[in-house]
This record gives sequence, structure tokens and C-alpha cells, in this order.
Amino acid sequence: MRLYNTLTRREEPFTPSRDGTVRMYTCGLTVYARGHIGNFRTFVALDVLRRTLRHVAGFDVRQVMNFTDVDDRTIVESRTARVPLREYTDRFIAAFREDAASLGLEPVEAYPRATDEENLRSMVEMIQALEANGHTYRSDGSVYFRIATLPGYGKLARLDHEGIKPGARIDSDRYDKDDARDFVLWKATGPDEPTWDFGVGPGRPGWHIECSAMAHRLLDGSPIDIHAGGVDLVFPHHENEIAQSEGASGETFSRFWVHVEHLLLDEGAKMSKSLGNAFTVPDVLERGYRASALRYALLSVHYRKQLRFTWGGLDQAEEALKRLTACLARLDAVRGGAAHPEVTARVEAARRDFDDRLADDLNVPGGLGVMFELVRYLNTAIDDGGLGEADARLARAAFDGFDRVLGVIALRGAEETLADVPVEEIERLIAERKAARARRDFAAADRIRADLAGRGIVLEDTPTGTRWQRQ
RNA sequence: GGCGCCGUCGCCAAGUGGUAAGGCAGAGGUCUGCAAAACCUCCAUCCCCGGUUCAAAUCCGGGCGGCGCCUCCA
Repeated sequence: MRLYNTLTRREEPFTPSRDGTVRMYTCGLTVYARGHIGNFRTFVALDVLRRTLRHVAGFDVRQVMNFTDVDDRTIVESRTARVPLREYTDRFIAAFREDAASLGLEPVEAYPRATDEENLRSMVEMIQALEANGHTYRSDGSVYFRIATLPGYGKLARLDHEGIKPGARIDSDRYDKDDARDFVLWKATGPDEPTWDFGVGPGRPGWHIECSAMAHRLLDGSPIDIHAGGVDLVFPHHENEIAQSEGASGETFSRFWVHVEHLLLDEGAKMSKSLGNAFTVPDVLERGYRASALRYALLSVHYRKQLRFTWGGLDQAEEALKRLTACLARLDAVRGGAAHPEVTARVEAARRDFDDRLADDLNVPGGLGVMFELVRYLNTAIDDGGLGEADARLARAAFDGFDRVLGVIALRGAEETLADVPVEEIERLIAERKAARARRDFAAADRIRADLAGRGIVLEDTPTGTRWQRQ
């Protein structure tokens, strides 16, 4: 498959470097608050990447997604809440897991936390390696990375080193640094702060070191195949990760860098917790939208384009999903009849086209187009009686294939089984209504339909019986 | 000030040299006890101006507009 690589600013053919297994690191959440849907835009996009690597490209994937559970904000917020740091961050890790499940994110192979001892130890080892290689200096008990010692510094972000804007936010952490662009590897303990001492003095990890160390430890050394995250991480986080990893090991850190563009608000501003304009997944669900619609909305724009989030956009996503599931229900109702060669050919072509779109730097919108063209074709075939049960089964398998990447049909199905009106009751009422219609008691029939409609269940009569659907 | 991205139908969004996918919304029709769904038909020449080319939404130049990054950030 082809993937856009931020390192080269080009699309390149991608294949894992070792025996068919993609080793991928994803920067996860800083768990000082519940992640918002902007964060999840990134995670959904990277979930699609993961699924495409597995199900379209046919690779195995070993993916690591970290939780940053110690930094200035987690420390401050936990102190404000008067809750121990670990307990405080546990809450938001649990919230992440809930939201990730709601959105149908495939679990990744490892979710390391920065403050787990084995991770802290590997960070310290990396810092010691950097010290041995002459890339560090100490100041007031903290250890810093001296970027002047690494000629390739800046290769990812391609920043103009000389042109730092006067007045830009430099040196915001107010420690003594020799150069504004140097960054902290290990921060000396402040008053009343959590602290660890595994060999470079008492303190806590700087933001960047955790990812370098955990990627190295959990993905079995450099170079890893893909390192991914939101675009805002390109600089300084990813640039500094490269500096640390390559300064310590002398080897390329990651072959590919994948960055997901931001989700913006309707007004065009970036959604972010610090700006106080963020929605969480539960916020969206409380408005009556389904997680499957949110997932669809988040993945329906190419990952390298900014996505403007609107409630109307969610409505459109919901309608599109209904069109899709309605077609699947029709397919499932087809009885009898052999395969038609023309249908087989169309379905096979759609599968190929879908995979081609996804393999082309994750062209999800293109893939959705292919899928909906097939929907129209199949609907027409059903109406014309030109679709046999064998065709329907083949088509259904194709949609299952699409959904291994999109993950949206399966999510709908899971939502159905969790809903408040039990399926058995719905089916009982449908049977009652059928009896009423048979004796032409349409008033009773309509009463049942209205009752279910009031509880969010829509009935549709078809030649093969009554179908129902949740609103 | 530096670096970079983007501007396609009312809305969302593919397409990046060969004559505009798809979704939502809208109009008309078929079907139906009603309703819904579904299907059919209709609905754009690609921000503007120049240029290159047999051919440009796609390449080049210049505008206009929107956004991101330049040490909190997915």
C-alpha cells in the first residue's frame, strides 16, 4: 500500500521492515481530562490505518499506544482534585477505554503508561545512553538535550531554526536552558511533586522521552515502521523523539511518520481542552446521536484534511448509515435464486476498487463512494428481481469486508443489542400488528407502530415482512 | 515574520492532465391500507485572473479567502 510520510512529504510505498509485521507506535492521550472528539478523530483515523494494514494490505500489526500519565497538567489537576496522581489518571484511562469501545476502536497490542516502573527504567537507560554520547547537560538537577549536538535536528518539522518569531512562546517551562530549543529529558523534582530515582537523579520524565523509550522497548528496537499521531505533534514532540532515539541508538527511529489533521469547530477554530471548546464522546451521545454515526462522521473525511465538526454533519452521517443498513436488511431478506454472473462481477469489482482506494493512502471517502455505488446497484437488482440468494450472500460478504476496515456496521449491530427496547418485545409487537393487519384492523396496527415510534423504533412493511430499525 | 495546508453542487466530500464518484438535502414519478423504505429521473464545469498544452478542477504565475505549526496541544 501507499502511505504519506511526513518525513519526506511524499506518498511512498509502504511495507514493514521485518517479516510481515508492522511495528507501529501511536501517541495517545495525556490523561488529565477525558479525551474529546478531536482526539478521537485521530484515534479513529489511526484505527482505520491499523485495519487497512491488516485486512487490505494483509500485514500483521503490533501497535503500541501510550498514556501520558505524568506531566505538569496531570500533576496540577490531580492536586486540585486532591486525588493521588495514579488514581486521578486511572479515571481518564478508564474513560478512554469506554469511549474507544463506543467508537469501535480495535484494541491495540499494548497500552503502556509512562509511570510504570519498567518504562521509567527504560527512559533512564535512554537518557544515560544520551549522556554517554554527549548529547546532554545538567542544570538545576534537570537533564537537558542539547540539540546543537545533533546535526539532523529539525528534519521532520523542517523549521527555520533562525526564524523563530520574536515573542513566540519559547522557554515556557522556565528552566535554565543553554538554547531555547533544547528540551528537558528528566525534570528535577519540584516541591510536592511525584518523583522517581532510577539512575539520573530524583525527578520525573520529560514529555518526549516516554514515547522514545516505550516505542523502543515495546516494539523491539529501531527502526520501527510507523510512528503516528495528530499533526500538532510534529513539532516539538515528534522532532524531539527523533532526536532522543537517534541520539541514543545511532539508528533511524521510525521509517514512516503519519499525522492526522485536526478536527475543527464550526467556527473554524481548533477543538482543544485548553480553549474550553471541546465535546466528549458522552456529550455527543447525550445529544441523541449514536456512536456509530460519530465514527462514520469522523472517518468520512480524508485523514490529512481538516474536518469541520457540525451537528448537521452528524445528521448526514446518520442518514448515510441508515441507507447502508437498509440495503443490508434487504439483502438478508432475499430468498431463493442462484448467482447471476453479472452481479458476481459487480461485487468483485467493488471489492477490488474499495481495497485500491484504501491502499492509496487511506482514501476512505473514495472507498465509501465505491460502497454506495454498490448499494445502488444491488437495490436496483433486488427491485428487478435480478438478485438471487447466492448473490445476496456474496454481496453481504463484500460489505463485511468493507466493514473490517470501516468498523461501522459492526458497531451498529452492537448498539442494537444494547438498546433499551428489547428485541423480543419489538418482535412480539410486530407479530401482533401483523395479525391486526390481517383482519384489516388498521387502527390497531397503526397504534402499535406509533407506540414503537414513540420509543424510537421505526417499522417498515416490505413484501417479505415487516422490518424494524432504531431511530 | 518563517514554514505548510486548503478553496469542487444548498451542505459534506472523492477525483490531481483526457473531458466532474459518492452521501445529505430538494423536485417529479413507481410501489403502498396508510406510512416508511427502496428504485427511476432531474439537480455543478470545479474561488478569481493570466499562462503552458491538442486537452486543466487537475501543471505554472499572480490575486482573494480559510486554516494549521513556529515548545500546553490529537
